[in-house]
Amino acid sequence: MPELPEVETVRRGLQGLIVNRTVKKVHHDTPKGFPNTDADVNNFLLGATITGVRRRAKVLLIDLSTEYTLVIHLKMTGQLVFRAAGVAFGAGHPNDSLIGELPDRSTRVTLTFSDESRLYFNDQRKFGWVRLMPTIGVPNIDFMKKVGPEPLEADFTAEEFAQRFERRKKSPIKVALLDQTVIAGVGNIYADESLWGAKLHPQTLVGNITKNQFKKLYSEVRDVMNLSIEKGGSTDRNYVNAEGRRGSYIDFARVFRREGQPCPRCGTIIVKFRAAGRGTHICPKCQVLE
DNA sequence: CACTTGACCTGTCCGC
DNA sequence: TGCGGACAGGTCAAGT
Repeated sequence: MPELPEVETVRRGLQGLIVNRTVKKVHHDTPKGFPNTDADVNNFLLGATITGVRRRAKVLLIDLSTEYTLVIHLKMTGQLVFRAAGVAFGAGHPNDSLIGELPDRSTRVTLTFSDESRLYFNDQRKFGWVRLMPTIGVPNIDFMKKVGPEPLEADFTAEEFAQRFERRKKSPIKVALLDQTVIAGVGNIYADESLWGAKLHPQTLVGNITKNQFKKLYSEVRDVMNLSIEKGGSTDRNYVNAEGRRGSYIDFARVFRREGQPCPRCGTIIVKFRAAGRGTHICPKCQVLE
C-alpha cells in the first residue's frame, strides 16, 4: 500500500513516538520477514536506544544507538503501529484507530520498550520485511544503490526530473514513473493522480512527451505527494499511520478509485483499465493517447 | 539492456 | 451462504 507520502507520514509519527526509547524485548517471525540471527538481535537491538527515524524512497530506517539500523519495507500491506503502555486501542483515541487489540494475527514483529510501550509491525500479505544491519552499510544495499532521487527535495529540479526519464524513451510514462530507479517513491495512486494532473495518458511513450509536459508532470508529482503528506496519506484498505489512524488523501483524489464518477475538470466519466500491469484510472477526455 | 510476466502471500469482493 | 476467480497501493527474478 504505502507510497512515499504514506511512508513519510509513518516516519513523522514514529519520530515523535519512539525516539529515545530503549528496546527491552523483541518478538519476531523468521526468516523471510526478519532474517537476522538471535545473536544479531541480542548484540545490536536489545538494549539499544532509538536515535532517529529516516526515510529513503519507500524504505523506513530506524537508527539505533548501537550504530545499527532497522531497515523496513512495508510493501503492500505493512503497518507500523505504536501503542503506549497499557493502552489497548491507539494511544487514548479509540475511535480514531482502525486497529484493534495488538498483537493480532498479522503481527510479525513486536518491539517492547523499557516503559512497556510497544511498536508492532503488522503485515497481512507478508511481502514486507524488517532487517537489522549496520547503519554504515545501508547505502550499500542493492536497492539504495539503484534507487532514483527524492522528488520532494528542495533542490530537485524540473530539468533533473526530465533527465531521469531519458533512458526510458520507449517506456509508457506510467511504467517509467513506477520505476523506482528513475525517481523514488511514486506508486500506483500517485502515478494515476499526477498523470491526470498533467493531462497525460499513462501509455504515452516517454519519448513523445514534450519538455513542457515534463515540466507540468514534475509539478504534479510534487504537488500531489505534498498534498497527500498534508492529508496523512491515502487509506484505501490497509494503510494506517504510526498511531493506527487513517489518512484522508483518498477523499481528495481526482481519478484514483473514482471510476464511474465525473472528472473534476471536465465532467467526463472516469474509467479504469489495466496498464503497466496495474489498475489504472484516467479521464478519457483529458488524457488522450497521441 | 529493456521490457514483460510471474512470484511472493492473504484477504476481500463479485458473480454464479 | 458457498465457491471460484479476479484483484489489491510493491519489488524482484527470470524469461523473451
